[in-house]
Amino acid sequence: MAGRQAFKEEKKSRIVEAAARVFARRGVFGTVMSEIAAEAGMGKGTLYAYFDSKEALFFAVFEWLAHKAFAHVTVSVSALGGSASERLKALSDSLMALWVDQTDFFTLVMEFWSASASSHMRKRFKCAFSQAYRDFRDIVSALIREGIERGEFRAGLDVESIAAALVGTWDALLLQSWFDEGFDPLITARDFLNVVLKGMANQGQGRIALDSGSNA
Amino acid sequence: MAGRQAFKEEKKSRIVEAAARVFARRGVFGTVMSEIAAEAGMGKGTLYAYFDSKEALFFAVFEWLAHKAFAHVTVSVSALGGSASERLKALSDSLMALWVDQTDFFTLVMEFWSASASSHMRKRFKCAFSQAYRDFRDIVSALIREGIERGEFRAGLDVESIAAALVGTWDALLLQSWFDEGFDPLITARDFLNVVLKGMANQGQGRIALDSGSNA
Amino acid sequence: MAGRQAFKEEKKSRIVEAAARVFARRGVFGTVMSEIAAEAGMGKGTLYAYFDSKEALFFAVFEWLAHKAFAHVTVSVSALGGSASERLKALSDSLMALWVDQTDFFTLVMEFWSASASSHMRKRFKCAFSQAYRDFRDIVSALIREGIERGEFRAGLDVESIAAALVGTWDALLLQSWFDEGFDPLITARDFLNVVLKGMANQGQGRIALDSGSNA
Amino acid sequence: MAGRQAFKEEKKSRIVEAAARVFARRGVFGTVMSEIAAEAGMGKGTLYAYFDSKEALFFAVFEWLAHKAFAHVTVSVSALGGSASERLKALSDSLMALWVDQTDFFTLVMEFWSASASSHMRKRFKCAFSQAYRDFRDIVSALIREGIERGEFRAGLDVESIAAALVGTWDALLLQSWFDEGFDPLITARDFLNVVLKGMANQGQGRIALDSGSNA
DNA sequence: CATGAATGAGGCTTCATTCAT
DNA sequence: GATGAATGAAGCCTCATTCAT
Repeated sequence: MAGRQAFKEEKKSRIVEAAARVFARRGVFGTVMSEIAAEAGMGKGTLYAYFDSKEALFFAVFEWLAHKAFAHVTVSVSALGGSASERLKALSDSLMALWVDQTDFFTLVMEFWSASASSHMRKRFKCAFSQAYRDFRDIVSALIREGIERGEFRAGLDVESIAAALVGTWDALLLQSWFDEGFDPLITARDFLNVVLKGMANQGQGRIALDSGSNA
Repeated sequence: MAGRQAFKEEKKSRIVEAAARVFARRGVFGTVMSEIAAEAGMGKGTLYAYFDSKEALFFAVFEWLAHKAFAHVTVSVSALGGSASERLKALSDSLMALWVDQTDFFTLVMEFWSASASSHMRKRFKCAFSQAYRDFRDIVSALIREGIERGEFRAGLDVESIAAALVGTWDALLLQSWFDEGFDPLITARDFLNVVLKGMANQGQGRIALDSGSNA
Repeated sequence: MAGRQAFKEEKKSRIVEAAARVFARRGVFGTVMSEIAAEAGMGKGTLYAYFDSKEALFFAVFEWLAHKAFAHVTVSVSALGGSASERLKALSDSLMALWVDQTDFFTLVMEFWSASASSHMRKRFKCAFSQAYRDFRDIVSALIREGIERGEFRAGLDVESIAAALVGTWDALLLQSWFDEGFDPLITARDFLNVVLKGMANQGQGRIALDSGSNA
Repeated sequence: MAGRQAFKEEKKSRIVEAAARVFARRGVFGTVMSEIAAEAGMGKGTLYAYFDSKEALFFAVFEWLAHKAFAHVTVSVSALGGSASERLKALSDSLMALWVDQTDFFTLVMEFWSASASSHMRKRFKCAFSQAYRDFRDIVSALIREGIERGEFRAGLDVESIAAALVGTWDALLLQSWFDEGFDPLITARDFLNVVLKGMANQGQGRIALDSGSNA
């Protein structure tokens, strides 16, 4: 019984992952259900035993990817110790690395954005995205606040704004690297983060931390 | 003859602008040609006298919007004098203001992203986007370099990276504000830009410039 | 303009009549839209320019046939003079003749009955049928009442019941003749109507009329 | 072995009755096999151990209902004594009562009619219906002939026609009551039958019989 | 025997595109 | 040139039927 349930879940995952690949390479509207079925190694009809419609499957792919990405982020953040700055750098590197390996899947994100703009599921997507961004910003905010408490960063920073902008920057660098083969988002993100960290640094003590003991 | 030509161009514009409105509210795949025709106040068949296909029309909308946005940016930048910092701030404000007024059209941008990922015209879109981002980054790079030359910003900055990241930040803040009604991209952009400017500032003199004469 | 409108109506009729033939030979669910299109000599898509769906087209066929049948009845009744008995006989003959010529179309009636029982359009069909039967019964009731007033039929008859039963009998004889090739509904209806007329006859005077002066 | 056989028959009946309920509420084409299975309290696959196909099951339902109805009629007729007129009246009442109680099942009859017109099994249905009507007409014919022999009814009646018409009337009144909630088929049938009986009555003696001794 | 997961043929419907007027 | 009626390819989805367990 429990095995049966687990079996179904396993099959559902197989479908979602197959669908993710197809949606990524063809786009939502370019994808036909039969290709997903073929990719998943099953008959067209079987898909409908697990998902009500193409849209529902697409949304499931979204949730799956959002979950995966979020798990990646939380793991990255919690795994590393060190100063807030270092943890931000680590987060940045980890995020960029995640996606640079899977540029194919980044196209899915673009599909999701587009779906949030015009699909019938606009509301569901907007809502889910809104939540996802909020969660992500919260993680970054927490890191920044930690840095302020530790005295790494200046007090009086507009924490929320900075968090939102950083989160956005990561998105946007991946986007640019999607358009431009020669663009290296990982390095770009590092360079930029250094500037931002300097901008946030506590003048007196912060510079010491950042410049790693350069003055006396 | 010349009048005839102008007449055709004028009609083409009418079609493109009508199409932009419809694509924005329905998405590319949700849009049907007849609705564009109705919006443009003409018959469905007429569209095909001006554009070869739906995709061609969609691409024309893209070019039209890219052109409009680029024009806006160049005007903003050239119009304003002042320090590099101030011109960056002005550019930021002007960009945010442009899109905040036209959230509807921001959905078009998402459609374009999605098209660049999966449409049959992927190559054309990627190429055009790549160029558009490059152009935009160049403008920002130029401003930053100007700031370095003037001594406002530190020498040794990774100019290209910062430019790319800033351009991305603006995109990404608009994106977040699309998902989240309560999110104010204009203020967020300002707050964040201040941090970045501080991060770029020339240690000795830059602080003075930034803090605008608040010395103690 | 008016010509355009008339042209569309004419085309709609062509579709309805083609659909009637196909529905009659295949049944609603056995019918595929492409066969209707072929029968009407047009493309499948064209049907949808005139009717929203298969169901809508089916209902249009129903209305068309109901209208045709009702027109036939009213014409039959009004055309003939004579005693009420004679007019009832004429109506009976005329009805049977109408359908005997078009047994194929009688299968449509069975489809309609079935649709009224189980289709998604159950309500519409029941309502329309209910009205059609009421109208038809009213015509027959009026004839019977006329016969009573003229003294042909007894007073005190249950006019409504008789009308309903007669209407039903005609239906049912056609039904039986559908099942049974050797069954002659026209003769059967005549024979039976004679019995009913005798049953309704005014005892004193009616017998004279019916028996055409046989006793003194 | 015999027990095994009986067990199978019992299960078959369960399926047929479940199917009858589902066909009645959804129509043949609106019915899905899984709902029948659920209604019968068994798995979908099991149905196919007892019936070759959906159509075969539908036909089995038809036979079951035809058998049930015919049994009802024969019981009604044989159970009652009395004059032919009285037995006809009793038959009429009994039939109407049977169906009025089960309007749901009357929808099945409509499905059968429709199937006889257009199903792949058209021939089987027509044949079976033809036989069923013939059997039923024979019963009524026999009653009428009995009445003629007893002197209740006139000699020279078109017995077959009257039987066919009466059988049809009962069908048709149920049909009308299906369409029209306010319609009472039982009373209508009684009223009408009285007229028909009067029409069949032997002139001299018949009236006495019908008016049951009300002489003046 | 019983089951229900899997299948894929097939239908309704949409809509980009064409072309006669 | 402008129109919009006509077309038919193509896709989503359903469901009767099968078959491994």
